Amino acid sequence: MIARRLPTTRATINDVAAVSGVSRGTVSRVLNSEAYVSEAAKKAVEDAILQVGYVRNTAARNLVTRQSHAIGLIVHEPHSLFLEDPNIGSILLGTNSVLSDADYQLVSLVIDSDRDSNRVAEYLTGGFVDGVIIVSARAHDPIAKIVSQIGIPAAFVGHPVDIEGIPYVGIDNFAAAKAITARLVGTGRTKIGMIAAGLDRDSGQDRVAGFTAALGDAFDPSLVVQQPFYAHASGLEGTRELLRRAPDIDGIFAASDAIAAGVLDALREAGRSVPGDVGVVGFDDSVWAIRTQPQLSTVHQPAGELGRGAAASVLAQIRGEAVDSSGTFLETHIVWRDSA
Amino acid sequence: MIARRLPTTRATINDVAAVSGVSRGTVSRVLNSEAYVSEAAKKAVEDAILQVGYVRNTAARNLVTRQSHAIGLIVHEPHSLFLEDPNIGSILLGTNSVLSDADYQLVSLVIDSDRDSNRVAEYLTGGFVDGVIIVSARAHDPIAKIVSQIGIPAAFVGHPVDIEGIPYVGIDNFAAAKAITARLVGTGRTKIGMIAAGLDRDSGQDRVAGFTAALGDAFDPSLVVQQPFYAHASGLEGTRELLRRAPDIDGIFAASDAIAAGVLDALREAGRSVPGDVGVVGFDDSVWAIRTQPQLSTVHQPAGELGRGAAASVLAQIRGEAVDSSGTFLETHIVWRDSA
DNA sequence: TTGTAAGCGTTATCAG
DNA sequence: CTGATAACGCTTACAA
Repeated sequence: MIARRLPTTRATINDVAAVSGVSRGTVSRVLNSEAYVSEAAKKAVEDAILQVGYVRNTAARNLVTRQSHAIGLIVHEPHSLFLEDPNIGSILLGTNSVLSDADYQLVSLVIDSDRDSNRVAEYLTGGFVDGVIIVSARAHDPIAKIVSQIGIPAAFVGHPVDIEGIPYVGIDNFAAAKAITARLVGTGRTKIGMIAAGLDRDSGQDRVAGFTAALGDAFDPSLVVQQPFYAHASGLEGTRELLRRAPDIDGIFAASDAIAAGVLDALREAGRSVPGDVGVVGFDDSVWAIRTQPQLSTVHQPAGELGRGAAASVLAQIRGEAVDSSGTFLETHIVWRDSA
Repeated sequence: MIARRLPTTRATINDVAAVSGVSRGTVSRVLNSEAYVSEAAKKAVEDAILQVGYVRNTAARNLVTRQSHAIGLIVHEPHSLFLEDPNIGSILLGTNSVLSDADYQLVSLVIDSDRDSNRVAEYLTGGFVDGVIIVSARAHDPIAKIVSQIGIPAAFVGHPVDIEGIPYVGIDNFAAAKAITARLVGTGRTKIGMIAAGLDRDSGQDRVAGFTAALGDAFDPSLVVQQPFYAHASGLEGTRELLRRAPDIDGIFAASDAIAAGVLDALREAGRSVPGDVGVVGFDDSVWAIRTQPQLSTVHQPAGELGRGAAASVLAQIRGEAVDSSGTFLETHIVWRDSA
C-alpha cells in the first residue's frame, strides 16, 4: 500500500571527516586501508563511518581512479537460444569464478535487439566496465567492432571471422567435427547427412568443413541442410527436410546437442529407430546430451574453461601484461554414448 | 602476438568545445539534445565530436546526475541450477524487453558464493544501478536484506518469506499446485507422492501446501520426499526414494519440470510406464515439458511476464510513483499433455 | 541562445 | 602521519 522511499541523500566523506575530526584525506586513506594512518585516527574514522552510515560513492571513485572493477559479459543471441543453450550458462559460471577470485564484478549484458546493441555500446564506452568478454559474436557484429575500436581490454569466446587483434579462446571446431564424423563413418554408416547451423560464425562454418573433410569422396552437398540457430527446432525442421531429400539416410551429424535432440524427436516422429536405423551424433556435450533418449554420442567442449580462459585474458590485459592476440585453443574429446 | 593497447586518454567535452569553438555548456546541451541551441552551434559541435572521437564519460555523468540508467538483475542460484532452469532465462528476457524500451541497461549479477554476495552488495551501494530485481531469493537471503536496508528501488520475482515492504510479482503457487494435484486425482490415481524442492522459498512451501490441500484425507506425509533444488538430479534421487517407500505409487507431483524430467528417467529405470503405471505432473511449463518422453502435463507459469512485471515496478519506483508494496499475482493454468 | 562557474564525491599530490 | 588543495569530466543554474 505504501510507496517505497527513494534513496535518501547519503553521507559523504565530508560527513565522516567532520564527525571523526580528521580530514577527508585521512578518511580516504583508512577507506582504502593504506599505510601511514595512526590507530587513533583509524578508530575514529571507523566509528564515524558507522555512526553516519557512510557508503562510498563508486561513481565518484571511478571518475578519479578511472576504473570500475567490473567486467562485462556480452551475450548476443536471439531470444529462444539464450534459453536453450547450456553452454552460455557454463561459460558464464566459468567467467564468474575467475573474476570473483580477482574481486571483479561480472555483469552480463544480453543483446536482443538493435536498440540493446546501441545501449550496450554506450555502456561499454561509459566507463562502467574495465573490460569485456564477448560470447557468440557473429560475423559483422557491431558490438565486436565497437569493442575493437575503443580498445577496451577484451576477449572472445569463440572467434568472429572478421575481427583481428582481439584475443580469443575457443576450440578446434574443424578437427572435432571431422573426428566425430569419422567415428560415425566407422560404425558402418554410408549415407550421412548434417544439420548445420550458425553459419555466420566460425564455429558453424568449421563444423561443416570438418564434416566435409571427414567424408571425403563420399560427401554429398545435398545432404547438409542449413538452419539458422543451434536450437531444438532447427533439429526438428532440418531432419524433416533431410528425410525428404534422402529417405534412406542412415547417419546424421547435428551441429549441436540441442539440434540433435530435435533430430531424435523428428526421427521418432518418422518412425526411425536410433541408433538402429540411423546413428546420430551431436556437439557440445551439454546437459542435453544425457537427457535425450537414447543419450547422445557427442563432442565434449569445455565450456566452463572457455569462460575462465577469456576472463583470465581480460584480467591480464587490464594488468598491462602482454597477451597473445592470436587466440588459444582448448582440447575437446568425443564422448560415445548410445545414439550412434 | 602483440599486446593490446590499454585504453588511451579519451577526448573530453573540453576538447570538443575547443575544436567547435563553443563552450562546454553548449556542448553538453547538444549532447543531451536540449532545446535552445542554434543550428550552427549544433552542427559545429557534432562535427567536432566526430573529429576528436568523443564519447561521454558516464562515470562523471552519473556523479552529477546521480543515476546510472542501469538496473541489476540478481540471480542467486547454485551453479548447476542456473544451467537447468529455463525460467531464469525467460524472466531475464522479459525484464530486458521492458527495460530496453525504457532505455535502461539491464545488468545481470549472479551470486555463486559468499564472496559474490559481498561484492554484489558493494556494487549495489556503489551507484552502479538505479534499481534492482531479485530472482529466486531464499529465506534469510543477505542480499534481499541489504536491498531492503539501502532502500534502492527494487522488486522480487517470487517472494522471500522474511522480507516485507518490497513489491513482488509472483504466482499463486498454492492454488496452482492444488489444482494440478486435483486433476491428477481426477484421473483415478489413488497413491500419489510428491517430490518437493526449494523449501526455503515461498514457492516451494506453497506447492507442498497446495498438494496437501488437494489430497485432503488421502494425504500421506511419508509420500512427500524433500529435495534441495529444482533440478533433474532431485527428480532422479527423489523418485528412487519414493519408490523405496511406496512401490505401489501410481502418481507423482514434481515441484518443477526439471524435477519431473528426472522422475521420468527414474521411473523408466525402475521399469514403470508413464502414464500407464504412474501418472506424473510437473510445474513451470518450461522447455523441459515438451522435450521429455512422454511430454509433461504441467502448470504453465508466465515467466516472461513475471520479469516484465518486476521491471515495470522498479521503473515506476524510480519515477517516484506509488507502488503497491504487497505484490501482484499473475495467472497460471494447467497444460495437460501425455505424462498423466 | 550561449558562456561562466559552481559543484558532484573521490583520490592523489605535496607540503608540513 | 595528516591536512590542504587540485584534479576527474560532466551537468546546471545563473548571467549575459
